[in-house]
Amino acid sequence: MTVTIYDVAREANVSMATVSRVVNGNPNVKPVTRKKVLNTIQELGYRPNAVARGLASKKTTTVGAIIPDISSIFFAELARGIEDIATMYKYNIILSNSDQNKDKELQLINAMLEKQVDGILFMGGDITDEHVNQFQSSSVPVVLAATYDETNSIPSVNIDYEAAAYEATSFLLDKGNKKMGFISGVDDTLINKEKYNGYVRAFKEKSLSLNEDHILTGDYSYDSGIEAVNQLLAMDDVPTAVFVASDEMALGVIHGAQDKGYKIPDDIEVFGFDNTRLATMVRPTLSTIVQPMYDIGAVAMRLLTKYMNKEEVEEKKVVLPHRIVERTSTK
Amino acid sequence: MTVTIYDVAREANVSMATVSRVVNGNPNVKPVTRKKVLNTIQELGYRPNAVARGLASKKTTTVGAIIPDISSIFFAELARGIEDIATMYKYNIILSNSDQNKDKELQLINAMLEKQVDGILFMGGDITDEHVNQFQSSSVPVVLAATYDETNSIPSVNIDYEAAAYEATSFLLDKGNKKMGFISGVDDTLINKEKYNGYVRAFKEKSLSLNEDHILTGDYSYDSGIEAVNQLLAMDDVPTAVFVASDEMALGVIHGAQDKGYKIPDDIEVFGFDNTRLATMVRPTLSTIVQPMYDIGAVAMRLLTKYMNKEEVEEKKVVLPHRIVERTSTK
DNA sequence: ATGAAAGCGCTAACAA
DNA sequence: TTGTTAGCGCTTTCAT
Repeated sequence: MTVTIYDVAREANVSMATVSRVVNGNPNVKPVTRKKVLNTIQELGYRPNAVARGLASKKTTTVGAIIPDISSIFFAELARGIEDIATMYKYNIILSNSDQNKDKELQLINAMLEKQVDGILFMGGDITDEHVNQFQSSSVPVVLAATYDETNSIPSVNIDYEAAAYEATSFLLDKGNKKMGFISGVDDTLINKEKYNGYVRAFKEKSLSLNEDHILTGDYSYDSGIEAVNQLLAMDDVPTAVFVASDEMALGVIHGAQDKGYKIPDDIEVFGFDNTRLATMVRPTLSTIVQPMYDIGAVAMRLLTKYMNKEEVEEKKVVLPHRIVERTSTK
Repeated sequence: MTVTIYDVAREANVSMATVSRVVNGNPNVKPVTRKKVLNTIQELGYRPNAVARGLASKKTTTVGAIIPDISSIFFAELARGIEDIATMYKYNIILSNSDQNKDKELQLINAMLEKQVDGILFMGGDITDEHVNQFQSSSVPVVLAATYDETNSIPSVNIDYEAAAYEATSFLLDKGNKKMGFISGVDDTLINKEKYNGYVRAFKEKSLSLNEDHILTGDYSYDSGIEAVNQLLAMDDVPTAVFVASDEMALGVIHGAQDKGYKIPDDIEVFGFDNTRLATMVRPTLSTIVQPMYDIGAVAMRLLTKYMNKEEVEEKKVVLPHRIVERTSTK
């Protein structure tokens, strides 16, 4: 029923090896033969079976991507970068959501390995020894995107979160804000710790004292931003500036404050992180750290292709540049 | 090097058939044998090769998903619904972006067919004959999600766009708005035409005359919303209410109007479409049509599993309910 | 430039 | 309950 390479060979009076050659663009085929084969491929409507090819060649030209949540604006943008470069290099992506759940992550890695992916792109919280073990239980290359690996044993693409947080905090401090708040993300991830470190360093270097009470935790969501700012506003000494670990939470902070009658940035300056599309979809528009999500995904995928081709890789830990974009949520 | 089913069989002193049975949970295995096999699987670190299995069984337990743009909030949410149900039924998803480009779509369908996916989930603009042909060039089931198929030849999951637009328009009209605007999406897609039809019908049923000049077109983006509202505001008779074909554009409309000093909803009422998370991430919050994106994805995937299992399907064209949610962008 | 043939690792009859 | 065997559709030496 389905037409195979063998059918084509028979119809074209050549061997299946020859058909395979023309399908794969092998130059060792006489032009006339090639044409003949191409014709009967057309006639029969032959479509190569990638599964059979994968079994024979031990290459599937598909890579696995493990992502916390594709419906998050941040990761969706990252995924787009991955996908575009993957397409460029003729790879397909098997995409799965992990919700940053470690067991799920481990299980997904295994499932992708079973499917014989040629490589894995991993986005998540932290990389534990178990992750590393799981990765090494097969020899396919792995690249981390926007994900921290404390041991530095796995190639990765990130920005310098500590420096970014430091700069954002300094920016706010330099404007004369004495009382500052920080809405951090879920606090047990390394990336979040880096942001915290940067925040602290800015105070330290300016010999300013930092109020730990003004450091709150959210889950990166809009609602948690509203919640956090409400807590801040209920305090005796309301901060005049807030650095927020994600844009979406920052929107929550802005609206939460506005809903209580505070003026942004006059009463409170708000600074975000990521520069997702949300940053300009709010009034006042959000000053934030530009983290090139799309590029992180794209570079990570590109890096992975190099590993998959066994090319020489100059730097295994890529740190992409970040910068501050000043908009109207800060003075 | 890689351990195969054969290695396990040898080590466990059974045939590969038995190992296969154990791996696939076939009950016809003596518990003792099963245990023995399971043990040596553990010892050897055997991992089943899904590609080989796919070749032998002609099932890959992966489905292809063709989506216009994963970085769009709307589609990302849809994709999450698809993914969750796919996981539930042990399927993996090969995800690709089409940018609604027909050639790309056709090519992606082909690529997925080559990879022997067990089914295809398609999201896009319209379904042309070429699409249908391409789909039928293989016998794998296809389900459309949030995508219009004029011929109704392919199973699909949608809401009633015409009715939704009709209700939104009526809602605004019933409030006494005489001059209304409509910011539509790219106008050559069927879904968009449905929305237009609903808009028109609302006027007709109320015997109100509709001003075609107040119907503008955007590309669903925030910026195009700003642009469109600026055009509206430049007119002699500025409308007092605007129905916008997507939430993101609606945010643009709100901010564009606010930036020019208009009060929402006092001067202009704004009504969106989709009820993406954006709808509550703006001030005033957006009244909109609730389109259950996640559910559309989930239901579409569920439907696809039925077709893949050759189960009986009661309704091939699923129309999910929609509703209006009134927030503060309308009076 | 072309063909023959041996797998790739597994499933699924069919036997036993 | 277990084993034998013939493919699944292709790639890839190795000959010719």
